[in-house]
Amino acid sequence: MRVLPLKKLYRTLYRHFGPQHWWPGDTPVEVMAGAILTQNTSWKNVERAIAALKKARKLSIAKLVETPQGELACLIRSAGYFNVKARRLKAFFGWFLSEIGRRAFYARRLDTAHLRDAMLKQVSGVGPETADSILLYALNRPVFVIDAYTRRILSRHGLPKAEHLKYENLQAVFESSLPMDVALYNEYHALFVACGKLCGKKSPACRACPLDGVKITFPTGKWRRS
DNA sequence: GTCCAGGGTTCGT
DNA sequence: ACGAACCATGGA
Repeated sequence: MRVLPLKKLYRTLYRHFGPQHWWPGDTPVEVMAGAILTQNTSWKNVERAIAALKKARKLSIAKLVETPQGELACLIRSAGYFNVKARRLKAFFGWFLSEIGRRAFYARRLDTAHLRDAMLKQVSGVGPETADSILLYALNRPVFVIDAYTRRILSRHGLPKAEHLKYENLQAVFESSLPMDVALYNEYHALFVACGKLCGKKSPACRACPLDGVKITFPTGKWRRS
């Protein structure tokens, strides 16, 4: 049984899976839209929805804001929850337009914690994971993204409580153990997803994956509070 | 037919 | 503060 801290866990995953080249998307707008569309949905289904938006020339901030919800819903049908997600796309880009402007580039002026806070409080349909995915992968901010795969992998390799821990507390485990590095956070989360896809939900332990027989160690103390 | 996928909100307890 | 129902398509 190998025992690894988070830093070495990263190297193990990277050696096995190689660079993941996330986020799959050509522009910041595509990444932000993809972050909303992929909520509880396979990426394969999201790709079709994005292709449909591109073909209809709706994949821009202005178009996403002005196009009627029903029309967007029709285009993103393949991504599931299409009525909900059409509303969320309009809500998010409406907020983005008024808060930041027409270019994602202008977001550089704003503080990361402020952006995250504003998104969570003002945009219905953007929760912690979606907000952090947007911050990290579209706006290049050093925030560590936690998702269901991350929780599942941690819960099977040394942190059984991971499935129930509050999002921000689990996030603090990583951010307090690793250097604050956008490229590192980018790759690390993508590697968790690559690994999580292999393991599956039901299988009690990872076999045929690089974490078979691996126990992860975590920093003790501060992050455990509340 | 059942389960799952790169979540979030709302409404009971 | 926590759990369950809800949203909905497409692949395994």
